[in-house]
Amino acid sequence: MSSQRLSRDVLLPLLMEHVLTHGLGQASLRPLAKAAGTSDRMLIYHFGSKERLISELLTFAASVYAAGLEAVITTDAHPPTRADLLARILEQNAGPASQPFKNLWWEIVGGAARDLPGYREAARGMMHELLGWLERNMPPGDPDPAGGARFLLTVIEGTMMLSAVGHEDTAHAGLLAGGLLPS
Amino acid sequence: MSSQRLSRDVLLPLLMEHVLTHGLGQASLRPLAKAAGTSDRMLIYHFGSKERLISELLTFAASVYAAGLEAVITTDAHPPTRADLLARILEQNAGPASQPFKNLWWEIVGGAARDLPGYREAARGMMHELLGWLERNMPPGDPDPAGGARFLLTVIEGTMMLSAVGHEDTAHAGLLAGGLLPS
DNA sequence: TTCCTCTTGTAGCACTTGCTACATTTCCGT
DNA sequence: ACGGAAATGTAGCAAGTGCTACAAGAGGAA
Repeated sequence: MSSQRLSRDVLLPLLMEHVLTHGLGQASLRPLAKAAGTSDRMLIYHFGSKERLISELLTFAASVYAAGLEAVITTDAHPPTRADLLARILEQNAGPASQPFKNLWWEIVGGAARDLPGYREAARGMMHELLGWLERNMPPGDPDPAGGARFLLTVIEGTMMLSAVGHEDTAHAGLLAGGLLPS
Repeated sequence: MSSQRLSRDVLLPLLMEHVLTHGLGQASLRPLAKAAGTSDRMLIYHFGSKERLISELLTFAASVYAAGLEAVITTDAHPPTRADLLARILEQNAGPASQPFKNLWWEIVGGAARDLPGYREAARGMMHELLGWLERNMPPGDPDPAGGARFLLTVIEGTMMLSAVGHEDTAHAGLLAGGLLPS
């Protein structure tokens, strides 16, 4: 049991790296195994089935995402206004470093929409985490941190989606028109 | 050429119906052919390759989407405020009728993010169409129809995404806190 | 040592994938 | 009716899919 858990903990990061670059939908056992330095035989042995592998991979991805947010919390100073906070988040998400994770994210959303096993839980978890982070990092003295965080989250995700399909300028213009970005 | 075009026009709706219910990622030639009443052999004959089939299917889906929006334009009366318009759109999108199309939409977004051939064009086109529809249907006398439409689009898509992962309540609370929904 | 469980390698099975070779039918212009 | 092109059926190929049967090494407990 303990060595099984150990093996999985070793495998999951390698598997996730492969999934981040090659996509979740196209991931099949043999390429995954190769990326993790094992065989398909071993993946089935450790995870039971591909479905459970994917499911565990998603919860692992969610935990990595949460950890990344926590890391940001401790290092950043709080932006003084909602607009500054929003601008900062969008700027960070637009960077190339977060591209692979965003690609994975859309596959997770798609899986959640179709209710594939494990997808909705992972997606819900990540959004819950991000919402919590937002709420904790709202500008000091914000009149409605809870509502404001939810509002920002909605706007952020809309911007992400529009950016994914090449409409970042549309989203930007919308946020400006809504008075949500610093001029 | 003309009979080829005819065949394609007959096939595409049947193919799209199959894709709407079964998903785009899992769509392989033989099930697609079965749904359209032909053989994989014929699909390759008419479309050249699976990649081109998917590409044509996406532009077809985009045109269907556009036509659907146009139909709504002529039948609806204009809501008096932005909040009413937003509420009406969200209500319509939350209905079960638009569920299959939304499922397909997330796959398109994922494909666009990964830059698969044809995906980004289709996604861009549909968003362009929706944006145009919004702009044309902004409340009469709105001070900034162009910017307002872009703002609404961003908020709408964010709400769609959060709803897809089971966070519709979060989005709703956010819109209320942002003063974007009628009380 | 012996035994037992955990872990791993080798082959392979039944099936699906996109696509093609080849032959045949269908249909339209002459 | 005839000839050529378009359209379709049959069969199959090479590769890849998830997964399993079987055997064998590894490592610790007795």
